[in-house]
Amino acid sequence: MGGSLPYGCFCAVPARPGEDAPGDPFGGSGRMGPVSAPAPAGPFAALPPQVDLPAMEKQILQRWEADKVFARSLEASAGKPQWVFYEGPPTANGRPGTHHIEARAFKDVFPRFKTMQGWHVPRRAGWDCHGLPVEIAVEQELGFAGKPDIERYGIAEFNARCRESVERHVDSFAELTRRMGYWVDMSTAYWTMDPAYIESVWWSLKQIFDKGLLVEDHRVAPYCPRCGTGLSDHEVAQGYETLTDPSVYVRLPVTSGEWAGKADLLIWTTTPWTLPSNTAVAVHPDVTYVVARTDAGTFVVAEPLVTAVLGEDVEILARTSGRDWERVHYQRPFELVEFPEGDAHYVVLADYVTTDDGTGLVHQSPAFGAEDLAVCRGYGLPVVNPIDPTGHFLPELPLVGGHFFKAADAALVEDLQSRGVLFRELRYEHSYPHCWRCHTPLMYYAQPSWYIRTSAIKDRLLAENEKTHWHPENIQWGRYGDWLNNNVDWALSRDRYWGTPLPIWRNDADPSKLIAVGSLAELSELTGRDLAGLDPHRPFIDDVTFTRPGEEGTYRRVRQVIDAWYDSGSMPFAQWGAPHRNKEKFEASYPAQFICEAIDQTRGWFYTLMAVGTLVFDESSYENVLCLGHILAEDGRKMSKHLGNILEPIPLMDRHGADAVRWFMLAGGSPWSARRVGHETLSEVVRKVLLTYWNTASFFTLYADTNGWDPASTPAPARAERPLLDRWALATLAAVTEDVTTALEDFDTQGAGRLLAGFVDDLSNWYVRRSRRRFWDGDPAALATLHEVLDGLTRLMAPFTPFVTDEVWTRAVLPGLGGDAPDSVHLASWPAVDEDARDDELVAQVTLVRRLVELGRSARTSAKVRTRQPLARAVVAAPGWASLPAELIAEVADELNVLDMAELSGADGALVDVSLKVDFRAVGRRLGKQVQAVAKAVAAADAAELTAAYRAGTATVQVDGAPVPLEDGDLIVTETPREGWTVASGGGLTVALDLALTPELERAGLVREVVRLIQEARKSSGLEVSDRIELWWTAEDEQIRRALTEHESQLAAEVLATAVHPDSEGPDPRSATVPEALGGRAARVDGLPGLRMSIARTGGSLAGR
RNA sequence: GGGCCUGUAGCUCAGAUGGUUAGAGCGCAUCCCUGAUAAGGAUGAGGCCGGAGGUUCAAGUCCUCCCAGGCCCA
Repeated sequence: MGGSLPYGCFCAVPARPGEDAPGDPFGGSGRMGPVSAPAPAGPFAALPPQVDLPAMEKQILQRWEADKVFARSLEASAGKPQWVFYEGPPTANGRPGTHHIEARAFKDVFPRFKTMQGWHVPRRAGWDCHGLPVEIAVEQELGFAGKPDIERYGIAEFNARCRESVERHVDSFAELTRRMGYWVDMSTAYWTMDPAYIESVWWSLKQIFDKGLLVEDHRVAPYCPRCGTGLSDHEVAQGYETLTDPSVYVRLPVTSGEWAGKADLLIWTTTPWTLPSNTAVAVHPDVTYVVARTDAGTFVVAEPLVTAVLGEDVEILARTSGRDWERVHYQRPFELVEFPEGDAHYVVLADYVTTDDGTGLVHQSPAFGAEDLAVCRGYGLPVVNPIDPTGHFLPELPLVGGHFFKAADAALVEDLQSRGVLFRELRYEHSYPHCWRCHTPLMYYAQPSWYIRTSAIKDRLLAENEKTHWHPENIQWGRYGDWLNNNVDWALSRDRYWGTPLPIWRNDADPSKLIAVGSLAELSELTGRDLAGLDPHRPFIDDVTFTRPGEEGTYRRVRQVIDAWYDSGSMPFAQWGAPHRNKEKFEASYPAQFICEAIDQTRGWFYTLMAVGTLVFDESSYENVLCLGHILAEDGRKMSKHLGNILEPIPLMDRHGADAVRWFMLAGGSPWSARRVGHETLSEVVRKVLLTYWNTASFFTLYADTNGWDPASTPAPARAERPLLDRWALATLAAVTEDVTTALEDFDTQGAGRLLAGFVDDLSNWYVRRSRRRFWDGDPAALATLHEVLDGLTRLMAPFTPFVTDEVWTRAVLPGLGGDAPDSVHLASWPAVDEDARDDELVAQVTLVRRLVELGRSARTSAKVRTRQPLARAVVAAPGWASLPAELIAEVADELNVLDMAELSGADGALVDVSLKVDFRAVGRRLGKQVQAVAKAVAAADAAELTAAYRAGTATVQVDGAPVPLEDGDLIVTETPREGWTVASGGGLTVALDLALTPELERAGLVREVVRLIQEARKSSGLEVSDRIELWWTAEDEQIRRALTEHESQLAAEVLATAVHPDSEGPDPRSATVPEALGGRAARVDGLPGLRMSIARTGGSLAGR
């Protein structure tokens, strides 16, 4: 090669096709050099590098609908094994929020994944229609204050409004569902208000009734006075709010026995409104109580609480067990309420009394406490209730008549105070149950209710839970297991209107005679009328009565409707109308393989689904359950109107794209924990993942198009014959395919997302960047490799980001596949792991290469030598270097722009410092606690000597006077050159660069600088990548002149110059002299001192571009 | 009061089976690279990995207790 200089990658690149015989581009005549012929048209059209993702998504939505892609994906899998998914119906009340996208993204991604894997995954939407939330919304619309308003308005009309409200809200859910690309069949959606659905629910209730598990009972239960209905425990569970109540200590003078007139019982309560109905005071039989004298009086309190309640300054007058106080009478706190004839207001014994707080004496008001009721019943005490079902004190009461129960506290406390029976009042902050819908504080209130005896099947529920796969696992025996273990009977009935009517008819002559009805057909039989067309809702069903031959009395329906949670828990069979209809379909799809909701459903749908399934079929209805954390606003708080931090879902998707929002939900942070969603986070997803992926596809199509590449006519070399980088990309794809599949099988979208994002980054920023020149050249191996990788990657990403992947599929993948390939990625199969492509060694080697490149760049930075300046050589110390293929070593040299690479350990020992460190993992595993002594000995040893011995395999260190041999892998050797080099090392690797510059190297660097300037000018003046140019230059600096002259052919090749005109000013782009023939495009290029250049497009040389 | 979750850089979060220089992104500063990219890379500032004990040759990682926040329940 004579005196010519090597240039690293710069000149190592072969000339482009058509330019390997450049003729005489230096003639100064300006005549055009040869150019390549226009490429034949291939099947690919270039995708634009810029893309408006939300706009693209809308087009794709239209295409999916026009081409019926979802329906075809179901048809295509018909007859294959079923993977059953149950849609938990959203309550069709209120508009959907951004958090609804979360669960719906998960409900979409796994069915898509399983479908691609070859399962048949029917997906049927559902809407939860009944319940208090709907009633409340309608009440608000109508300006109602409570049940009397509804009764006046008419139940039929009211329920019609409820139905209309549900239909209205379903539309907005449907819109969200469509926009986010959640594939679920809404045309066959189940509605819990449909008569067929209700009949199924009835059927199941009849099964439960027949088993004796559906019973009426009078119990104290949480009750919302505003809504006028009892709440089930899982409803109460949703409504705790913190509030501050008065907490009062009240003195009740003893009126019988030894201490009559001499001491006061001291009680403590946070519900002063229950004091007017005080009926008794409970003490624990086995706790010691004392009579204690203080300045304020003489009191009876539990001994462990004396100091806490009365202070240090007390005199104990007596000490006795709680048992001894039984039936001692006292003066009740208020005389407001009439008590029936008979004994009351004395001390009773109860085991549930504790000495954790209060006084150890517990005020009893049986109408308002479940335990109070049980205890007082035991003594035959009356149940006195001065509060009406709307939560107000009866109007005729003095002092508090007509007051709302909680609002009466102040007046009652004041009255106690004025009479001197208030011992102490404190503000007490605690969480208190509120109505989860209207936020009214609940009362515990004695009322008749229908219950399902779930506590009777608790063991069965625990056993079913044992079989269930929970994600995350800790829910199973944590939050959910606790709930099951503390199971109480399901308070099923509601004294409301818009709900599934409880299908029980009672004989009005003998209330013990009950009939449960399982269908309209049964009801028709009982009444002798055809009721098949009856709307089973109230009030129509209430009018249906019947008599039975030989029985007195008429059967009338009990008035209650049921908890809407029971409706949704019945969906496995009720969605089919089973067993009255579609019995086989139901049986074929029970239980479900997969359900998913947010964590608030633990005691909601997750429970009711399992409970109904176990009650009716003795088997839970789901196998795998995903339990998601909540989505929070950017400020880390719940989104709420009140805080003004709401992100509306549709505008959010219209701004960033549904794919971005989906990706965030699936892979941004752990799905199990609460996550903050915001614009910043989403635009990062767009930039880092979606656009990088898109641009890789766009890059591919650009060169597939430019080169007219057609895999059918341009066979690529066999994979094993392709360049290492191609094989690396394919090997990485194979590994990623396997790992992503494993992650999704385990419902781990976060892990899968991390793998995919990492691969997208590797592909774009290593494979494509390193391979660009081969794409410019239309190398079939490179094009085929990238096409194959995009194919696999697009399939892997399709369940996550269904929009952009389908666009890439149809435009960058499909044109290169055979004729029978599906026209949507969502009809394609899940990729199999290409075992032949697997090459873990190569993957590890490329990882090493990239580490070395990083270190080399770091070394350049610290020496302030820019990358465009070629350097003579780099030396490397790295385990595994020796076995690195020359092709990969060339990669490092190219990236670092060095002409030569050598191994440091081969260098002269005098130039190198060595340091040694023990690999603790290796040595620790073998030698255990000796490892520290070995490390010390290694540090103390002469590093050079020990290294030599270590490399020879004979290294030994002395520990406690005994020799310990070191094995291969025990030490990490770090070598560092001493002088005249710039060095970077880390993780046992070292890269050193020779900084000595020769004039030749400097000139090579200058040329590269010039190339960059021209490329920038090409880009900024709007030239296409394949446009050819002419170049004019003048330079004052001798080095630059010489550099440009010396390297003219390389320069011309790099910038696609068909002609170079030294010492010539060229056309002035600002003047009118730029010939039309040059396409009107010309640009000045300024940069290096004293160098002036102009470029202009070579006229008429290329068709089209 | 009980159960569960969380606590790692200014912010958002990674950190299998314990292994000795704790990482990434965003933001900031200074550079570099760029024929696809809204990208990419390097360097710097920024960490008693919530705290205290313990187990271990070795703890961000395992155990116990405590603190703070969140959720769920009494």
